[in-house]
Amino acid sequence: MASWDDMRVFLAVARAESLSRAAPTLRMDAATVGRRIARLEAGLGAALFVKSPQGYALTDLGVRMRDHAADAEASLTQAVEEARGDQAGLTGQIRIGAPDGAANYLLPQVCAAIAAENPGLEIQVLALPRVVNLSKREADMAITVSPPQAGRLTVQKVSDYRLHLAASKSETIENMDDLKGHRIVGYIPDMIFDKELDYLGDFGADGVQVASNSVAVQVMALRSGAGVGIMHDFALPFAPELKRVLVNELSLTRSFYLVRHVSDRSSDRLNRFAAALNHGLKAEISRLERLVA
Amino acid sequence: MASWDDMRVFLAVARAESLSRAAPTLRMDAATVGRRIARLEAGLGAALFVKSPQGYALTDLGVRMRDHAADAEASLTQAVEEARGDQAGLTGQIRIGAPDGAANYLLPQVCAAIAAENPGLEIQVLALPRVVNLSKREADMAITVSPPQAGRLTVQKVSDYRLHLAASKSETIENMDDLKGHRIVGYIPDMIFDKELDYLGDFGADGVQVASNSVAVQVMALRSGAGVGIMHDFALPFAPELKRVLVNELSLTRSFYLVRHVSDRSSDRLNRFAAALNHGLKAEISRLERLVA
DNA sequence: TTGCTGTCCTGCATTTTTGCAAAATGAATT
DNA sequence: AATTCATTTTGCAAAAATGCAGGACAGCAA
Repeated sequence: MASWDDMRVFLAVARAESLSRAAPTLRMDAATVGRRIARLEAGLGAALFVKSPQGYALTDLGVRMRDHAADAEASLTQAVEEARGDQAGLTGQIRIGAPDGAANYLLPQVCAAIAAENPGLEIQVLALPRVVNLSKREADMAITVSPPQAGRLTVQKVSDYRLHLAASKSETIENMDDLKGHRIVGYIPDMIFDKELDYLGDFGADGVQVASNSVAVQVMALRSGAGVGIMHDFALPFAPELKRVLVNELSLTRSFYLVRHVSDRSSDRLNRFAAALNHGLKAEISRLERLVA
Repeated sequence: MASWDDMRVFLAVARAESLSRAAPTLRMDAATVGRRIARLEAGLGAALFVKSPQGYALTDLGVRMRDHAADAEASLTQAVEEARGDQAGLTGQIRIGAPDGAANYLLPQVCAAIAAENPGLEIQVLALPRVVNLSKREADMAITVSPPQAGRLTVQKVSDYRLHLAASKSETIENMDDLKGHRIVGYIPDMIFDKELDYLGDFGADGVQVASNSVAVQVMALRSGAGVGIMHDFALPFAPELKRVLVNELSLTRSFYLVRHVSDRSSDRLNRFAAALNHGLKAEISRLERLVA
């Protein structure tokens, strides 16, 4: 094996299925990436990708090689973590994917606290309107609203959280009938990526008048009096113009899960971060929900 | 992990315990190797080696990292073997360590036959007057005269072989007493690296008059009439001036073993080569021993 | 001590690799 | 059928890595 680095770029291209998308993760130019793949294939005497202006698609052989390359990556990561483990405190870069409710109203505070305790640590919060693809290493770990179905992933429950109807304080809604006179704010129906998020469907709301794929946008809509919508309790302290309504009539409970790669289970560094994140999230949800109660 | 290649040179240096000795195996200049280790350590912020004019010795951390790097190497090797497996026939480079008796009189023919059937294959025979260190990857596999004691190695018995006293045809030795008048040719006593090679000790020879650490040199000595010595039956067909003597009075049997890394057990390529080598050696020993009988 | 041998380290010319910008490609859409 | 779009590929100048040769240093032997 002449160049291990060529395998590193191979793995990135195999995951991105494109030179141009792999390039930024490698911090290289796409041209360089292409040349190195060409060199690797020449050395192997076999084709790893079928190339087209639509991207690089793995061949049969390429798929098999990708798995071995991923194994190598895991070993190498463990190697550098041996070194990291020697210094006190967490260092390096950790990227965490999350649905935007958590990304907006929970993670900033929690991550700030963790970062403050670990000066060498760089935390990246990836707010995504869809489920994060950990297998492709889009992130080191992810917060989800339902435990993942498949894949080589470990999952642990973080905490329950509660949702209620909320509206601007200037509105008066005291019974279910009052709802008729208000517009509904919620998710864009066909962009609900997890059935746990289909709050309104649960009690058969007719339609959504103001919709967004982003919880943060929904909050802003509510604050400006756009109507009434289902809102996370933990988000309310950030929106003083809002109040919960019909708390007794309608109350939902959901859960956050922390999802990780199985192959990361032996990473002391990620274990420590996950523990801190788990603890921090629990505490922050609890703190915020007490504020609105 | 910025550069996988730096880990490759790290692994080489860790094995060689010296920049200058690692350099040729990496096909790089020692200066480059040193610079890359320096870069790796700087990136990690930790020392992997204690440096001295006696070489590079691993630190505690370095040892742990070496094991992970070796794991990565195994995965990467498997990756390229996926590709190799796709072409028919064996390709690439295989290095096999052997004691010099086998290296001189068995392996050349056997390897030539295997190489003839696999045009892309490059076989290197490493004749060593000591036991090969497979853990340090001095060779991909090794022929030994006794099964290895420790280490993560797999061993399979190849074949028995026989040894008898031999001397130039011009000498007359017909009973044990005739031996007294002849010089003994054998191993240099303190350079016997395996007790199985201490043929003469078995029947209490006084001393060795003409000695070498190399079986080939011993054969040349016998051919030029230097005396009498224990010789592999399979070597005799290459020395027409020699004849076996006292065949009934003295006869030894030893065995060859084929030793490999356990982590190579899943390498189809090495498995195929090992099978061919095993079969070839068995056949060649049998053929040669029939010639002298 | 003095020389000798093996190592690692440093300065400079050369080679290799890289990034950028432009051109080519091929599928999907107007 | 022409165009648009996001790709990959190619040409060339700049940057980085490399090899070589000379130097420094520690251990060892005469």
